[in-house]
Amino acid sequence: MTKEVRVRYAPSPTGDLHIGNARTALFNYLYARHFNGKFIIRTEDTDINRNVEGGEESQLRYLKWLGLDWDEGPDVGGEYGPYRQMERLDIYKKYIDDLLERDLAYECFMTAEELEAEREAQIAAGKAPKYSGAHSSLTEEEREAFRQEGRQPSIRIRVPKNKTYTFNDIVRNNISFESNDIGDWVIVKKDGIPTYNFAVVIDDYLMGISHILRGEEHISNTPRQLMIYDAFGWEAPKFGHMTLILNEERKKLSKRDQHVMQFIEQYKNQGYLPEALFNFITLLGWSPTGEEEIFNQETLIDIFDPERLSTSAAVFDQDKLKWMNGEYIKEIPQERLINLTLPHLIEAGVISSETDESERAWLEEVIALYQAQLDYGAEIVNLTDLFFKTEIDYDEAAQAVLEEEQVVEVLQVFTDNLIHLDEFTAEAIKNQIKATQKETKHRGKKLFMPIRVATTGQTNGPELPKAIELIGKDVILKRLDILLRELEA
RNA sequence: GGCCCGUUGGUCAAGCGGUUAAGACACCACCCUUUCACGGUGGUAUCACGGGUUCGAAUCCCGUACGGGUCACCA
Repeated sequence: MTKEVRVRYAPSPTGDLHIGNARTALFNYLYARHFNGKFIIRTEDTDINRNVEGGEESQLRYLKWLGLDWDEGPDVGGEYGPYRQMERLDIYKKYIDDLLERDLAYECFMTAEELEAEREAQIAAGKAPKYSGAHSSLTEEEREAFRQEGRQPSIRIRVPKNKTYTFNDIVRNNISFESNDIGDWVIVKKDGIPTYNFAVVIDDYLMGISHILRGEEHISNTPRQLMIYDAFGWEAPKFGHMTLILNEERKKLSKRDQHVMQFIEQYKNQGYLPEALFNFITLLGWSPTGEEEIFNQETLIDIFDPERLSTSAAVFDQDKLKWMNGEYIKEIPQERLINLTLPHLIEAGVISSETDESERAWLEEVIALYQAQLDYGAEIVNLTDLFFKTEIDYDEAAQAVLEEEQVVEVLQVFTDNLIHLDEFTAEAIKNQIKATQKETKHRGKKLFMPIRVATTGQTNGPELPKAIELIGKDVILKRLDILLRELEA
């Protein structure tokens, strides 16, 4: 029974691509590609109140940016279309009518208020809220009376009694639910649009979906969906429920959390690389066998093994993502580094969007100085701050260095050595540092730190002679002058 | 509250009856670099608790505690 592997990612166009959704998409993608199956995108837009303009387009754009591609979907079509649920309403209608005819589903005329009252009474009585079945056996006359009142029915499915629903989860093995714990639930809303739990089954079946990887929050939806498969005599696909991604408070990562960036777009805008994000997200709830952690997409597809999906929730560690992105940045060619960083300098207003050739060359050199330590593109703004102003501030560590006794002597000698320099190049500057060493007899930290701090304002930064060259003779001399005056005062 | 799922260092995690309980991030120290960064080496730190089963349990079973998910005419 080697059925074709067909998996899907089903975004609802209610907002931008979230980390959690991106992960779901990514694992389905890995699953499809690893097993040489098909990856399908289906838009689940049945909640017409929450859909947002451009939501689908945005979802797809960032999926693409992450490096995913799909075989079928709303934008590329396919033989199982349409791929938007709102375009499939007539398909669902057929199945709903069938259920109604077989009395497996029925119309419920209860209002939201009545339902709410029922629920509250149950909670007050210490019971779990569950639809009572009040309208489960209405006569045609009673139904007609409600219609006369102008009430719109929803349609509920009859949940079988005393039935245990068990499924073998890819991630967690056997999970089971008792049907008696579940009340007759709504498959078609008053507005005539099917609910998620119903439509998803029809679509997955019709689209030949073989495996469903989704978040753990869907575990309790599974028995409901199983009922639909049963009602039509269909074989259910294989489910796999992945762990949740948590915030620092160990709560499900919600879109409201302020302290963590939640959306793929935000990472893109901060100058993260898609392949780093792809790599990192893959390691969220899944782990490879060896000790290596940096993998390109091709390798991940190759080594992906659903057996290794983890069962416990993981806290989203932004620091580690930063580190991983830094690892990728170290490997990118100069041109890409520039493209990743330059826009941030422009946005910060430190450079203009039009630069002449020499300024451009200078910028590229400045940026290149930081490739080894840069974690993400936007970081370049703070890192290179000292290149874009004449006067600088000295941070706490810098102040401490300036209090050392040899500082004034070193800086004076160094200044004198620089003044007469015609060729202000890294090489020449290095020689003058050497000369300063000979003259003052200070070396190592005692020599370099005062110079570094005086010229850059920081105790750590890029390679010094080159940095001094790029800051430029005038600015350097000015900084030294101002500082020496202060120190002597 | 009912139902469901989970629990190895601060975080991600390997482990699937016998290990000195991998590795990574973060942190600290040292080395390299006449400074910095990169890199390298090392270090601190973990099996939630209680019972079983077993010669032997982080691994299997049962409780307890804790955490989370879900109980919508949202997906």
